[in-house]
Amino acid sequence: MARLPIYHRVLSQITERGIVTVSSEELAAASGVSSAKLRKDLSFLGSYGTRGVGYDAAYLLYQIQRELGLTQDWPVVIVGVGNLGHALANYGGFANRGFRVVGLIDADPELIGETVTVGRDGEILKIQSLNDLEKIVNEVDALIGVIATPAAAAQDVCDRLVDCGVTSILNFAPVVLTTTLDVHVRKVDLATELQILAFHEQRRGDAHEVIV
Amino acid sequence: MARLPIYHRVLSQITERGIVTVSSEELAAASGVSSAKLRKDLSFLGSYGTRGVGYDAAYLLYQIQRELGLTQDWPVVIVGVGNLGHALANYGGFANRGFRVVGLIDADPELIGETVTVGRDGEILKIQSLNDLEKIVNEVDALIGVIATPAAAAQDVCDRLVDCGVTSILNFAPVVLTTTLDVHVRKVDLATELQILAFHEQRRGDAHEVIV
DNA sequence: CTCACTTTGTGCATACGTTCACAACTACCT
DNA sequence: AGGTAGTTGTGAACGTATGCACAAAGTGAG
Repeated sequence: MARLPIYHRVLSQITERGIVTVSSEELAAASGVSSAKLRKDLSFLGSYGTRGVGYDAAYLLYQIQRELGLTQDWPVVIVGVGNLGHALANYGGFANRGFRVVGLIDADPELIGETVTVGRDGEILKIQSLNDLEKIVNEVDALIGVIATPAAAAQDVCDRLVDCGVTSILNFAPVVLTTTLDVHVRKVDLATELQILAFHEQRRGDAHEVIV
Repeated sequence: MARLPIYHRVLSQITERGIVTVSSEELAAASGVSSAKLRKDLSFLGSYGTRGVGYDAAYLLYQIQRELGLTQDWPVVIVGVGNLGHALANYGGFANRGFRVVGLIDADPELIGETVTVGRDGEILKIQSLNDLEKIVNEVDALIGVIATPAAAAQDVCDRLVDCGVTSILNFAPVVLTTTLDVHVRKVDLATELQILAFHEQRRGDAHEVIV
C-alpha cells in the first residue's frame, strides 16, 4: 500500500513524543485518512493491535519498518546534480529512513569533482562523471536510482542504469520512460502536479460563474 | 483525471514534430497507458476524434489545455527558497504550461533580497520576507501556493496562505497539512516515493530467497 | 463476577477505475 | 456501389478500493 510511508512518518513523530499507545482514530486523524481505512491497511500486515486498547506505537512502527524494508540500508545513486539533484542530496529525510546517497553523477564537466554534503550529518560526496556511471553503480551495488536530469537525457540514463542492474527508478524528468516490466519506475512531475491544481481551480471558477 | 497532464505533454511533443493526426494506440503507447483507458479518458472531455481516422493532434491539444485551465496564466507563489525552492523557481516547464512564478518568500534574513532567475527566459525575482506574505499574495492575486519549507514551518505557512485566499496548495514538506475542505492540497513527498520503491525492492528480494 | 465502555478486525455492500468487446462510423480500393 | 480495413466511443463485465456496521475481545469499576 502507498499509505504505509505516511503511517510510518506519523508513528515516528508519535513515538518521539513518548506516546506509547495509539488508537486507530488518532492515528487516522494524524495521517489524514478514515479510521476504517487505516485499520484495514494495518490488518493487511497482521493483527498488531489489541482491542479495547489500541496499538503499541513502537511495536507497530517496527512492523511497518520491516514491511517497508527500512530495517536495511538502501544505497541510492542520483544522476543529474542540478538544483533538484542538490535538493535531493541535501534532503535530510533520507538518512534516517533507510536510504543512503552513495553516488552523485552528472554530465557537466564543470560540476565533476565538486563536493556536496549529503544528508544532515555532513557526509561529503564528490560529483562523478556520467562516463563512469556503470563503474560507480557496480561499485556501490545500488539497486535504486534517481533521475534528475533534463528530459532529453533521461531515457539514456535509465537504460544504462537498468543495464547495471538497477531495478527501481525514481524519475523527475518530464518524460515517460520505457523499460522492461521487471523494473519499477515511479515518476514525480512537478508541472503535472501544478496542472492538476489548476484543473481544480478552473472547475471551481466555472462553477462560480454559473452561480453568479 | 490525473492523466490529462501527461497526454498534454505528449501531444505537445507530437504537434511540435509536425504530426497532425494521431490514433489512440499511438498516443496511449507514448503516454504509457492502454488504448482503452486513453479513449475513455478523452471521451470524458467530449467526442473530439473521428472514427476510422484518429484524433486531430492540435485540436485535441487545445481541448485538453482548455479543460486543464492552461489557456490562462496562473500566478504562483513559492514559500521556502532552499534547494528545492530554487529548483522549482528555475524549472523551465512552468512558463509554457500556464504558470508564472510571481513570488519567492523565505524566512531566512540571509536570503531576503537575493535575486533568482525564474523560468528559462531569464526573468528576475527578488526573494521577499515571510513577514510580508499576506501583502505579497494579495498584490499578485495568487490562488496557487507552493510550500517548500522545512516541516516545522509548513502548517503555519499553509494557514496564512489560506487566510489570504489561496485555494490550491502544493506541499513538499513531509507533514500532513490540515485545512478546510474547500482548499485543494496536493502532497509530493520525496522520502515516501523512495520508500515505495524500497518496498517493492524488498518484496522482490523476499520472493528471490524463497526460490533460492 | 458482571456490566458498561472502548477499540480492533472483518464480512458485506457500495463505488470507482480498468479492461474487454463490439457497434458505429470513416476512408479507400476495385 | 460494394466491400474491406481501420479507428472511435461506449455498454457490460470485472476487479479493486472504500465505507459501514457489528461481532469479538479487552479494560476497569463496583
